Amino acid sequence: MKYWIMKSEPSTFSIDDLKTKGDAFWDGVRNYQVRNMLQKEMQLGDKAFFYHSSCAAPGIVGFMEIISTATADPTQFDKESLYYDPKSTLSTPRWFGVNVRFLEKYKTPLMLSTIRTLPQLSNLTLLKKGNRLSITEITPQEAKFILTLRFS
DNA sequence: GCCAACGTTGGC
DNA sequence: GCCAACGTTGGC
Repeated sequence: MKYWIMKSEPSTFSIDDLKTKGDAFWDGVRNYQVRNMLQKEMQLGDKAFFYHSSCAAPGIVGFMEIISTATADPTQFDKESLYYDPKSTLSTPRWFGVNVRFLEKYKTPLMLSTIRTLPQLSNLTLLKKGNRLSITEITPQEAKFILTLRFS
């Protein structure tokens, strides 16, 4: 089983949205590197931390489970969608997403500013300068360390 | 295939 | 709103 960090802007889709829905299709991935990871490496039963980006207090706010392998992202075909891609066709979709299930919302987020201070997490791709990936893999050790922290 | 111009991400 | 850093586009 692999562990991931998945970013979302809370103004678009937040941990509270996921908590309310219970599960959701993770749409809007429009980066080839991330798409390839979704398709080739993400598996049923993987776990992921939900990260709020581009907001007042960026950080890890919850935990979720991957409950499907990658399928075509329907928003690429939807002209009304912000994620519409005219180069996608139904027979050869370019973009994919997975379904995720809410597991937990932390009472206190693990803020980016805190993550930066923790030596156990100093190798996260998330922290690397210039990182543009909205989904990154983290090691089981890093994941377990995060899970041992008390978010309260 | 090169690369300039442009667009996007995301922290601050 | 600023800006660094990166990805994408498209002319040549």
